[in-house]
Amino acid sequence: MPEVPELNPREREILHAVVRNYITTAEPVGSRTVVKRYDMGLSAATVRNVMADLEELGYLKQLHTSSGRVPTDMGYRYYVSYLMRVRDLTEEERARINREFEENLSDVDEVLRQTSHLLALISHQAGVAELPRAAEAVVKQVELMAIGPGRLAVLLVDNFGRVRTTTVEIEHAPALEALPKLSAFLTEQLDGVPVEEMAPAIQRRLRQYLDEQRLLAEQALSVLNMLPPQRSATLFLDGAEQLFEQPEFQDVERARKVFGFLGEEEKVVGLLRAMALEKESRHGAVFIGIEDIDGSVEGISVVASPYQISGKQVGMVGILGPRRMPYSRLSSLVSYTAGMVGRALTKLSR
Amino acid sequence: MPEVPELNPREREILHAVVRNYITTAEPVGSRTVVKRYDMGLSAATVRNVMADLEELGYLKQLHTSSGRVPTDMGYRYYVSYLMRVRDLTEEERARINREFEENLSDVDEVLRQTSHLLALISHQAGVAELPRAAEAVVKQVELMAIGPGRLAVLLVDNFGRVRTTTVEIEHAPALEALPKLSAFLTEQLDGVPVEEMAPAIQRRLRQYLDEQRLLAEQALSVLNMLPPQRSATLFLDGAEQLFEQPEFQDVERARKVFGFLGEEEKVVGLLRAMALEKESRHGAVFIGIEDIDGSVEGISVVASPYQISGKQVGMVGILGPRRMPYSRLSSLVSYTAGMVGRALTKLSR
DNA sequence: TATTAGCACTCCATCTCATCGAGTGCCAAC
DNA sequence: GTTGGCACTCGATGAGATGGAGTGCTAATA
Repeated sequence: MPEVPELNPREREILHAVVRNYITTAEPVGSRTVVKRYDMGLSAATVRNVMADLEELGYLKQLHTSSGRVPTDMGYRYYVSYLMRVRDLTEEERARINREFEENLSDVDEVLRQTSHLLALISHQAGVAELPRAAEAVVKQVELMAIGPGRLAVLLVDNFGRVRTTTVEIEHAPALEALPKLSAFLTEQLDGVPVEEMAPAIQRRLRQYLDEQRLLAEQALSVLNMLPPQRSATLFLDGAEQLFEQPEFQDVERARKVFGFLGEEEKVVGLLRAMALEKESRHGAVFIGIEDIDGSVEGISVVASPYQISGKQVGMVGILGPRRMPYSRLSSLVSYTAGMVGRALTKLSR
Repeated sequence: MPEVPELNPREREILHAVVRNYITTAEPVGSRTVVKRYDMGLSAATVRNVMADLEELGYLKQLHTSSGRVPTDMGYRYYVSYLMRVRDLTEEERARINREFEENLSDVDEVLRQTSHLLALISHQAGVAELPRAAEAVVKQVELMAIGPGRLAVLLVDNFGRVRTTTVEIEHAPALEALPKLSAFLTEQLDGVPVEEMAPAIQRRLRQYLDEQRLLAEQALSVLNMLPPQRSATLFLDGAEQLFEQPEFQDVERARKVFGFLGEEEKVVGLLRAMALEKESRHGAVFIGIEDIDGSVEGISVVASPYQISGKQVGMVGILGPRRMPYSRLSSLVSYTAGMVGRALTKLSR
């Protein structure tokens, strides 16, 4: 049992009861409810006193004088850090997840799309899966192919085994026979270069070759110049509409804000990144985000876990929902899933 | 002016006024409002009589006795068919759309993604853009590339110039040198075959070659067998969260249904297809969907127009929103955009 | 000294009732 | 055929009244 700052056992027990009850019922919790449902050998009056203390300490609050108590953000944090007992996945749940990961593992994007879908499905919240961080991706292979008059397909494989395809229109298309050589040349030149800096960084390098291998380098340059800015997805999100089921999003104004936020990919990714940076977590590699990262995100929580490719953390998968989420179930769901994702993607990387 | 079933000029004028007013204000329209805002030389009492007639005929309805009138679905249909005057795009709007279509035209998916975004942005509703119908797509080119030990990238170009990339894991990977030959072989064998029937239909054909070109055919078969079922996107949707702004979606229950619907890609595509099948439209190629296709979609309308690639209709682009939409503006927006999409994609096709 | 029973109090949720006003339907007059 | 006038309807709004869940506090109890 971890060290327990500040609260004595009885306070902890009652806080635990309040949070659990609130998570399942979404109703403010009164002292009578606590003694009835979680019978500890105490009277309602005693519980009231303790609850008043917990309120004073900032773990609980009332919506108005003389309503029951609901957890504050601090209360939730204490709960997830010191009180919550992680509930293991059932054999059934585990089997179901395994099944999903058995099929169709050949494509990085597909694995993560399915992961977000799976998380949403099981949790009844919004599921997210971040793609391997572009900042960590380096080029491994470049292939050019003619796919029409003046059109080239550019296929880019990174160290995560992720394949991006773009097409470019190019005026002075290289000769058909030159493409394999050109591909090999680009692969050689770009191998190990971060994907994000590919175009700018490599231009300098290629210019050096203008003398030696004039034609190749010129053609390589012209292809790179035509490459549209990579606007590929950075995460998959699924099941957002399930949040409508939650009583906290019955208020249209709030629902709107949440959906606006979820629609902005960069913001969601930012949130996940911020969590990934946290030093440690009491629940292994599962991070539970309670505080508001951004003023506009008010009232949304995250349960997320990083996945590793070849031992390196490169992205997060997780669940987004209201504060009042069954963290004890979700944390094991997320951590197990993250493990499966890591294994699947490591197989695809090189 | 088109033939005008059933209604006399005065009725038409008043129906027109009611619909226009309701579209902008979202408030039930009373007789006084009509005479004040759209002064026709009539008294409120006369207008009342006409409105009562229009209600009897089914074009208007009251939310309760003695509220103002709102249009029925039949009223909206009459409005879009016979009353609405299409409002041309302003020079500014047109310029803005043109600008979007000038850049980055090299990728089919990208064109349509941007289209959905553009439509959402300008209309403040949800924008949709269907990808060229897979049923019409035939294979034009197949390319295989080794991208790792036992991994192949399969690149598929269709007659619309759309490029799909998948990766497969394959146990007995063909030799590196064999890939170009294998690609050429697959291209030759699959050229013109509908993309959707590719795998099953071609298997038979390839078996014939098992004798003559045993190795090639065997390898081609093994690659095809490993191809995961194509689950590529069929449409792009953008700006759905803007629907929250509309007063008709302040009701959470309704908002939920709409979002649920929009989340089901197949249903949205089905809706667009159903519209595309309609015989004719008074507004050129713009179809305005008023009736409920599906019980669950209640209260949602569509303004959509097909786009053509090389003269053939292969998909729709459009706008989804509440019944009460400014159809007169949106129809020209949609039709102009559809034209631009068609031109851009025709350039990419072959 | 910690716990408990009891009681007064607070505040929300719910209901009822009255009022107001926008809008209608209808009739009689033009 | 059109219009002014008038009675009527009905939702929206706000002001009590009521009930109940839950609290805080105090005095009694172990």
